[in-house]
This record gives sequence, structure tokens and C-alpha cells, in this order.
Amino acid sequence: MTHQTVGHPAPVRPGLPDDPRADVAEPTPSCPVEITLAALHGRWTTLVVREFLRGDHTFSELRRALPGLSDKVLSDRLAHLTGAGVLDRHRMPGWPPRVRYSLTERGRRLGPVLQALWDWGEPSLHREGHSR
Amino acid sequence: MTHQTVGHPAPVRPGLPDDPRADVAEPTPSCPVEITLAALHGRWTTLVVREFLRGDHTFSELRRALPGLSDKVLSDRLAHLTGAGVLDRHRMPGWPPRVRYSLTERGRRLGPVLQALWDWGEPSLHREGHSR
DNA sequence: CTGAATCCCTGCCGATACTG
DNA sequence: CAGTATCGGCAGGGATTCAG
Repeated sequence: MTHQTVGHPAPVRPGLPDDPRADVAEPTPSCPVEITLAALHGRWTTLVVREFLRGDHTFSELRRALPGLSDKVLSDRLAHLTGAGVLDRHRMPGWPPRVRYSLTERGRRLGPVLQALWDWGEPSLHREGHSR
Repeated sequence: MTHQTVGHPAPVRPGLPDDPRADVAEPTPSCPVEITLAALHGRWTTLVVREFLRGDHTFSELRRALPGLSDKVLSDRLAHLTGAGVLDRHRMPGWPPRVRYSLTERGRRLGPVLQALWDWGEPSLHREGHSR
């Protein structure tokens, strides 16, 4: 099943699993797949990203949207996503201190990724041509 | 929801983040995104799946392909992926005992998922129209 | 309001040794 | 050949408390 019918072009396709850069023998942080999984890593992380796909948020807005999430973990997640290039952090001047977080361009591109994860996990619903 | 949208198209799109089924306030195992991440969860797991995207394998073939992976963890991963519906387990008759693992149909559909993860993690390569 | 510091507990992963 | 049994180290996550 790994080799294709002869005569056809492109015996090695770009991307997985045939891309030579996919030939890592150990889990390494430089592997693109690992980079993405690292960005999404941790409990609550995907839910936080989902909130941002709906719009910007401040710290306390997120706390209201995800009541089960503790301050510490929320803080961890925001720092982690910021470090991963998913979120931008904007300190608003004045009092009380407010910080607004928003998706970066790269963060917005997580939409299709989460959609792919959703589609695979969706038990038995085969939508034929959904456009997103 | 009985009446159709007039004027502007698609205020709520199917899929994320607007799908009502995405409105979970806590991480729950029934969320499709969580299901997929659970299937891919754990160190080495994506590398094992990659090996299977290239073809079937026995236990020792995998050990050769991924030398850094210990017997115990390999065994864990195979059991986990089998339980997640990604792999099929075939006991071959005769001696020595051999067990062949192969991707299920559902497991094969992980290919595009890993590709999406790869594409996001790929640092700065924007090919505008690559088709996979 | 937005976090950081601390503590504890759990679960993963690796190494080693052993079995059908 | 294809696993299981056991143990130990370490990082992740939750609750609570404190700080800028």
C-alpha cells in the first residue's frame, strides 16, 4: 500500500508520510507536527483557542466563559499560547489594569486545524462538501 | 431554527467555532476535538501512526523503525491505538507467533489530520495552492 | 484586575526484568 | 516473537494564597 501504480508521476508526494523531513526516528520539538501539538498541548487549551476564534477576550472574560478553569491554569495557557505565537497580548492603559488578548494571524490559522480534529472525532457524520 | 436566514449569508457556519455542539464549558471526552487529541495522545504516538501510513507492521518491525521506543511504551501505544479504532490487530497462525497491525479505514483518515498539523507547524512555507 | 508562588497529587514515560 | 510486571522520576494541573 505504500507504493503506487507505476507510470504515474509523483512517487513521493509533498507532505506526509513521504516527505523526507518526516523521517524523524524520535519525537523532536522541531517536527512541525510536534510544534502544532505542543501549541495545543494541555488541558483546556483547545477550549481557550475556541473562545478566541469567536473574538478577543480579557482575562476575566475568559474566566467567565470557562468557569471551571482556575486562575493559575488560565494564566499558564495564555502565556503558553502567547509564547507559541498564537495570541497577542495588549496591555490597556489606565485603571483598572486590563489586558486584552487576541489571535495572531498564525493563531487564526488554527481554525482549520481544529476543524480537522473535529471532523475526525465526529463519530459518523460524513458531510460531503462543507466548505470551511 | 425553522426559518431561514435572509439577507446576509451564513451568520452561523457549520463546524467550529460556531457549531452549537462546540459549546462545551469544560474539557469532556465526548467532544470530537478531544476524541482526536486523545487518539493521538502520548509521546511517540504520531510517529507510530506515521509508520502505519507507510504500510503494515509487526511489533518487531516497529521496534526497528523506532529504535528509541521501549517495548513497554510501544505495547502501550499499539493497545491504545487499537482501542481508539485506529489500528487492527491480526494474529498470524503458526510459529513463531507474529502479530500484524494495520490501519483501519478510520485510521487512514488520520492522514489528512496529521497533514493539517504538519502544515500549521511548518515554519514559513506558504505554498498557495498545494493540493493535499 | 491580572496574574505569580507555592504545595500536593496524579499519571506518564523510561528502564529493567520476566513470561506465553 | 510479542508482549506484561514493576518501580522510580518528573512534569502537568488543581487549590490556595499573595503581589503589581
